[in-house]
Amino acid sequence: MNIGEASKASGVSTKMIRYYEQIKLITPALRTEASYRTYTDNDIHTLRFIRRARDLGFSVEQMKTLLALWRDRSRASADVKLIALEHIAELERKAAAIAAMTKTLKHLASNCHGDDRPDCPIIDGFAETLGEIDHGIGAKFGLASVK
Amino acid sequence: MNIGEASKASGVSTKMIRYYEQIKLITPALRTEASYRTYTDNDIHTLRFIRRARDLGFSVEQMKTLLALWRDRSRASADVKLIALEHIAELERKAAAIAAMTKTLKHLASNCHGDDRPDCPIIDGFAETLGEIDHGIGAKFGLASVK
DNA sequence: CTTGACCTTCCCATCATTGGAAAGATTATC
DNA sequence: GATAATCTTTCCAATGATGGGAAGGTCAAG
Repeated sequence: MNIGEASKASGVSTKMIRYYEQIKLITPALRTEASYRTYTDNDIHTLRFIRRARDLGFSVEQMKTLLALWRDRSRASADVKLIALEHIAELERKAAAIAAMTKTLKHLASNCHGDDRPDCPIIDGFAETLGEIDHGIGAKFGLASVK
Repeated sequence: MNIGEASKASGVSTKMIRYYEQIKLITPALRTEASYRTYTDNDIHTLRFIRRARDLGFSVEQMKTLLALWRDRSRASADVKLIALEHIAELERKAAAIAAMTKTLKHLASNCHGDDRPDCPIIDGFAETLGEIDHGIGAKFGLASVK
């Protein structure tokens, strides 16, 4: 299996497959005489695992750990669960930050008549020097990273 | 006012103030003879505006537009509201993606006893070739970008 | 006049991902 | 068998928003 087929079979782009190899998330693929990477069904299985973990928002670092745990048949399920729970906590943190932003914006938008007239509580809310906007959550939880 | 004071007064780091100047989000600051940037109260006002918008999750591109609308006293409030509503929609999209990830992970974790034994539904869920994990939302909504 | 706290510019790193260029390999078509 | 299309390879660069740090200039207090 060439890298293109492996990509289609796993849902991971060829670019990312090479990248994952480079950063040692996966072991280097075997090569043909012409240096083409070849993939076995087992490799595809690993790539799918990675794709699932990625879709659930795990970072490359976390995936490294998860892959190691996956391969280690004697590891304790508690080790896996811990990572999952930590990730859940992180997701909930981000969800809270997004919810706070949404709430503030909706509040501002609901008071904006949204017609031809220029006065607008939204932009006024941004500009006010008073502390009405609760951006504490965003700041505290590093919301800038929630792209 | 030097850049350090401006940073403290606005809550925007000196690094970011210089960056915002470089990418032309803000106009270049006046300079002293020794090339030190100086900031007026008006500049601080603008920086605070930026900080608020940033805390609400607006991108630099969106902030460029918002700043232009802020300065344009004759623009329609509808123009501002549209941007806000679009951003709200984007936030809700991300919230949905995060919620889907959280739900799946919680489901997997709840079935994992989390003790010394090796069998673990979480990691099995990642590895399964069947389609149990609903990563459709993550895929559809570009969840990889929700860092 | 020295010390420390500022400021300047410049370059690099992050994270996951995509894009492209240049060159070589393979496959399909004529 | 030649040619063209479609792979593949490596390498380099960009994204967005931010931080880190080096090397050197400036300023105020002691």
